Amino acid sequence: MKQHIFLTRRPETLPTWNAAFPNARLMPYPTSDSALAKSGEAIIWLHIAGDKPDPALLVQESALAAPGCAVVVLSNVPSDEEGLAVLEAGAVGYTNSLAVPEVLRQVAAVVENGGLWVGPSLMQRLIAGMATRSGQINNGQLGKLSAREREVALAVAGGASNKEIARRLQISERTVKAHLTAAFERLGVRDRLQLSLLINGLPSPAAEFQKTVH
Amino acid sequence: MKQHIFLTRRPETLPTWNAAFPNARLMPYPTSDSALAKSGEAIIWLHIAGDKPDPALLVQESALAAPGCAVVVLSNVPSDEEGLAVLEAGAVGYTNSLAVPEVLRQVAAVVENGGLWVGPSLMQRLIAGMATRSGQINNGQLGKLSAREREVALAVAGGASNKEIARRLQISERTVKAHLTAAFERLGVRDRLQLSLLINGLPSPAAEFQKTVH
DNA sequence: GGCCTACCTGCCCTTTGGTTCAATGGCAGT
DNA sequence: ACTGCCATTGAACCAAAGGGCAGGTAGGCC
Repeated sequence: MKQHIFLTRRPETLPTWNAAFPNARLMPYPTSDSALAKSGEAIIWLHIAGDKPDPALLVQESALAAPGCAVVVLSNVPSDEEGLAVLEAGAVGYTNSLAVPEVLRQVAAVVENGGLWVGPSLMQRLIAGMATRSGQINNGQLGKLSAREREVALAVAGGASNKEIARRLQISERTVKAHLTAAFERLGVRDRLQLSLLINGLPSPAAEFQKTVH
Repeated sequence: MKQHIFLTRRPETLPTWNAAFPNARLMPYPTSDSALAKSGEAIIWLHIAGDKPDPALLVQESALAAPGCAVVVLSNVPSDEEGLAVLEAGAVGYTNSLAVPEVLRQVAAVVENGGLWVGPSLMQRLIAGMATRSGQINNGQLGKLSAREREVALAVAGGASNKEIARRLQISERTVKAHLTAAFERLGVRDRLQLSLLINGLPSPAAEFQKTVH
């Protein structure tokens, strides 16, 4: 059972958090990085109220201050856009700050197992948006990769950086590079950009360019 | 605690299911609709082995036979495409049929709370695919760039390195970088990979649309 | 037991990519 | 003549990507 740290601007709010995790630590925000850094393995619950500071930035700062910790965002006014932003920034969970304790524990269990938690609403949108063009992904190529390599390769094909991938998969950046190097080798490409083109099934590399210079 | 009903063609398989839910009911598949109908509130675990019958259809049949019940799909050979298909068809969960009891209970808990469960791999793809598109629905795209910037951007979108572009356009590598920096700025992307995705029309449905009308 | 593969990571290095702070010259419009 | 945009480039710099070497775990197979 990991430790739970709630970062918030209003420490007095939301007794539901304590109901969910009696042994949770409540820290005012902003917090000194050092305080977070030595907290070890923990789940950071980042409470965002307004959009004054960019939520995505807050996530990245928190992740930076507490390396190895999963960051879950609690929003007062959840929206799909905000959820998308924080998840892209490396958060592994996004939910309503008023969620009942049961749901909070649920989220905690999921992220502890290396999962990602998003609400039903956002999830539906993700699925709907993806379904329309899922056929374009090149799977013959992906079959050549191991499970982990495939995960990394797909993230790269989506435009993610090594750091982001490491954060999402809870592995070191070095390991991401290792998987990528293996993927490049197996698929016969030289870098992440060509990997992206291959996976996304796009016209042969440099074809567009050739047209412009012929 | 809801009831758990496992639908499978091979009732003898997978003791892990019973380990996860000792009080589960195992029903051979296909099942008479009536038997399912009177089961009341339950979670239907639909075990699919091959792709002989369309998994998506099976989900819809099950959902029809047992109204109000959540349907979770267990696949012997999980793939992102299959997952996408069954989730679209109305399933609220998709995971490996060999998943350990802990994960199964995890899934059950999530769907009982009205959540949707997808595996990390598929989730990764959903996020990666969706994330980059948040921001630019306005695709003036290449039109926003100067002639030279467009040339360089297209070359990058095709997978070329700065050095290659410099050589083929007969300019210095430094100039290539200058054009690229300008292009990133104008298109609102952060690096060459995202530029590639944007230009190639992957990030946004709107981009696809623009391409088809012009 | 060895052997293989997948997976994970450290340290350290080179290469590439990207930016900052400049400068120069052409070319069009007012 | 002045202003603005564009193309071009250098030097220097920092960050990201990629890979070599070395090591660790864990599981499957013979």
